[in-house]
Amino acid sequence: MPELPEVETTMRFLKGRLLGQEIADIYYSGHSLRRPLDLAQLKKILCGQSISKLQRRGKYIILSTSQGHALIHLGMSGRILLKQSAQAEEAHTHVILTTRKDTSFHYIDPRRFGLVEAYITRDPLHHPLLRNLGVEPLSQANLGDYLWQKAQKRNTAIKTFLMDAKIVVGVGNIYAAESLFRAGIHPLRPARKIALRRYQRLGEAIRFILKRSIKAGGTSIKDFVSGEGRGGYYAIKLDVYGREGESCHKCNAPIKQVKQTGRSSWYCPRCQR
DNA sequence: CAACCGCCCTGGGAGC
DNA sequence: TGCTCCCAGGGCGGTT
Repeated sequence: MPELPEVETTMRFLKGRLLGQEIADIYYSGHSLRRPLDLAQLKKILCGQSISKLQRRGKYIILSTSQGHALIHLGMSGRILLKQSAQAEEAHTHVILTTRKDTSFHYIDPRRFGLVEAYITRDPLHHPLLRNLGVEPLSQANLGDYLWQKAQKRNTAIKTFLMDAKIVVGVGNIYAAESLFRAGIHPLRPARKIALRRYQRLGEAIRFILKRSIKAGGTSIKDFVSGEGRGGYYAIKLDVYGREGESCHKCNAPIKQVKQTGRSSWYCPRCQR
């Protein structure tokens, strides 16, 4: 599933290709995504307008025109491909934005957990789904200090805490597991029972993991967006995620799997405390 | 407010 | 081979 590095990689690619382009027409499959899509509203905001800004907030991509904004989320299984054809060529193509040139933006999402939604606000970050989001891990200086401070009243497990988008965005199941391994912290440990120094190590681990994945995604960005390649976490070696029973890359102990609020977590019982 | 649960959805893999 | 069942998971809305 697309995590922050994949969304960042996609956004950078789109920026290079769509900024300043005028949207001519929009196709919509008619299937509800996370919520129903208001095609008339989307056309009103985008058609006949040129894309004046592209940005990312958490795992959301925001396209702006002089008329308003379009919020895009890739959900679990979403992809954005730029194609020459304005026809839906792949199964589960739900939205196509056609430009005046021979570039069409294809939004493809088999599981339809994603979102495409037009809205009008003065500041694009004021959308209700965006305005209560936590910090950007790559922009926040002293991420560890911030996390420690937010954790003081939280009894919940650190893994669950890290995945709370009201605290910090862009840390999904894979990167939460990988960051905790790198920081040597057990995923079940209560958030408030971790010392500041360990949070500082965790903050650096999160930033390292995300940056490395963006870099890996960037090296294969062309392939990733054309849908043939594998960017982000596909391109890097995972230490714990999905590795139950396999041996730890640091100490050779078998990796364990546990369920936390319905989600799987993987960790090394010897390296993580 | 904190914590958790159920739900949205389809593809892929396991088991029979 | 084909069927059924379960799992993957972000994020939201509702409940305790």
